[in-house]
Amino acid sequence: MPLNIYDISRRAGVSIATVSRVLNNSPHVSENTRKKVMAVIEGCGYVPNAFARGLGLNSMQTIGLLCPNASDPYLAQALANLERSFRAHGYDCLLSCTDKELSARMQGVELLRTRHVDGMVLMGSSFIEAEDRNNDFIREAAKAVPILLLNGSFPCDNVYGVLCDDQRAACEATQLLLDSGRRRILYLYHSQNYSGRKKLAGYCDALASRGVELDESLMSYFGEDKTSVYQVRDHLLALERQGLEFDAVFTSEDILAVGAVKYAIAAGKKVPDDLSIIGYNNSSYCLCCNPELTSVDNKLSAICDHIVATMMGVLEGREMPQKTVFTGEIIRRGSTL
Amino acid sequence: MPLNIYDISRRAGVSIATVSRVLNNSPHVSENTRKKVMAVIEGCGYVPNAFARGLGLNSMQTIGLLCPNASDPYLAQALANLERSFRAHGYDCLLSCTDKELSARMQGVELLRTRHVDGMVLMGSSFIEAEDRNNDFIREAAKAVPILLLNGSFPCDNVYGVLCDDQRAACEATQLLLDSGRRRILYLYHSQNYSGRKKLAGYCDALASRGVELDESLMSYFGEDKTSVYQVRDHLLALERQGLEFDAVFTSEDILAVGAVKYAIAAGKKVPDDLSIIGYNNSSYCLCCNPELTSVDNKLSAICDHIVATMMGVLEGREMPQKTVFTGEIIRRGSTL
DNA sequence: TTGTATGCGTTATCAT
DNA sequence: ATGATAACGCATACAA
Repeated sequence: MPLNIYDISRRAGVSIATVSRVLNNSPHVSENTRKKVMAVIEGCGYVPNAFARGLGLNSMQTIGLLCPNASDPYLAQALANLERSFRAHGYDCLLSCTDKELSARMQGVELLRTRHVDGMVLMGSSFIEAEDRNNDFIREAAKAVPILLLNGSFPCDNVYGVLCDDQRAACEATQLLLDSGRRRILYLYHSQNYSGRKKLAGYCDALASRGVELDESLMSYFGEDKTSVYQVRDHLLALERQGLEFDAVFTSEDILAVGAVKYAIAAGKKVPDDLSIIGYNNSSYCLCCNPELTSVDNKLSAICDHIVATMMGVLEGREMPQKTVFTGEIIRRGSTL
Repeated sequence: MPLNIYDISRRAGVSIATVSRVLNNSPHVSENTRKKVMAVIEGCGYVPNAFARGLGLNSMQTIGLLCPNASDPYLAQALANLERSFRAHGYDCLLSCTDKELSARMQGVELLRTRHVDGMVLMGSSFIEAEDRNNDFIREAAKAVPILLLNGSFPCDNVYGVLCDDQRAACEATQLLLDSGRRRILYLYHSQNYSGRKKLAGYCDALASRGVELDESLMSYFGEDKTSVYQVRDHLLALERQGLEFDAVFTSEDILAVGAVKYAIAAGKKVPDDLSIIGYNNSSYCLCCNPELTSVDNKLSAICDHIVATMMGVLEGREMPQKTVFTGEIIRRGSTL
């Protein structure tokens, strides 16, 4: 039904090659015929067929976004940033909300590959696994298209990482707690992934830097799915009943910190007087609590901008840094002294 | 680099037509050759080229998702639900995070059309405007592909609305407040769109049903962008300073209700004793507040499921209902008596 | 500068 | 049941 390049060429009295040249603003076309062709094109609202174009160029200017858990406000924000920026560069985004399980992520990557996306963004540090053979599917995919890691790093050709120095930020956050006199700092995390391990290391660094002994019982792992604030609250209440003492909580995600606030309310503790709390991500959750959450801002929007810039650079054949690190910033609010 | 259908046909000793038939499991192929061809296909991991397929079929099995503000947890959740479900049906999702402005939405729809998506989902009620001529771009797009409205309704061929009865739900929420003795109920909203108007009507219905006089000064409009909890808090503080009295707040979005909680804290009022609060969407924000927010659950996941089912039905040529209405449910929590 | 002709990898329409 | 071949709509190498 819609017209094709032949229709335009006929109406403009030129060949389809000329129309194509005008469309791709080739320099090898006289100003006169360009005007003439453009007039016809705009006159009938002609738009080149994207499928045919894709077939010829083997590209539809599309970036695949792999997002485990788009309902997480942090990743949702990243999604919005990335999509907006890619679109501004003329690229569309194909979304794949994979589950966190390895098989689902592999499937997501594979599906995007069959769609011949020009590049992929793996969102969230959960993509890189500790078991190195589990990362083979990333190496494989990277042979075909550039892969950008949001909050991850991976030494592999055609894979580019853009991230925040979580270890340092986590260290500084923990030091903030230590320097305000806290000694029993609970570390709550729910993921054993790349950045999860970095944050844990930062926590340990801080303790070492202040000569505080590491207490394993203060490091509390939360399964991937147990992110409900209620579960965190109940978990902390259980720890309290078991006699575990703590005067601060540092979490790998804001939502876990929200749970800590819930716990404080349930346990009749004042925040921050009885319990200091620091979250991570500086998401919109921080403003919902009372008191509001001190949190680590890991520069999401800068990271997203840089991801898009890097992707564009790679696609244009320019040399790009394989790893870009931003520095986190602690946003102090009411949940700390 | 990857093999094509000719490679397969050669290796299997058949014609490309037969390979194509096997691929699209046509009944007109003997079990014997099917086995033979499948063996070759799986042996070398052949996958048909999506672009060529798209060109031939004029479809790449893609649904366009238009999402104003993906950073809103409610829409982000919808995004995740829709994508998962469409994918389960073999459709990929092209994302377009349009701005709220009309021109941006029009542009988003247009862009998706040039990509020849098989259908579009317009997320959020902000897509349907009161000015009817501003909806022409939807009518235009609907001529080409089916359009599903998430939380919207629009009497137009090939446009299908799936929504919650916001008017009724808002009425019931307001009645809940009235029946607990509140009389000065502030209604906070930040959008004049379809569902925004419905909620307002429900609010008015409730007042009428209980014989309470409508006070225009209690209906407080918030510009689209003024969704920060701080701004809501300050706005309410300002209203208080102006001498406006109110003992309850009902909002069109949870985030606005969070702002109301902030106000109560700032003003030294107890929730729900001095001030009852009800939000809308039953989003994750509800659990972050203290007390937790009573909110209207507008059945997002049911709506998403139904959107996908309807889209699939339309694409398969079945007759589908143009409008499907779910009933909201009030989830009572600590912010109301 | 412009036009001709071919390839891109499918699907679908004819024959056989 | 299977095979040859023509679309599908564009980009481009090559010719003019």
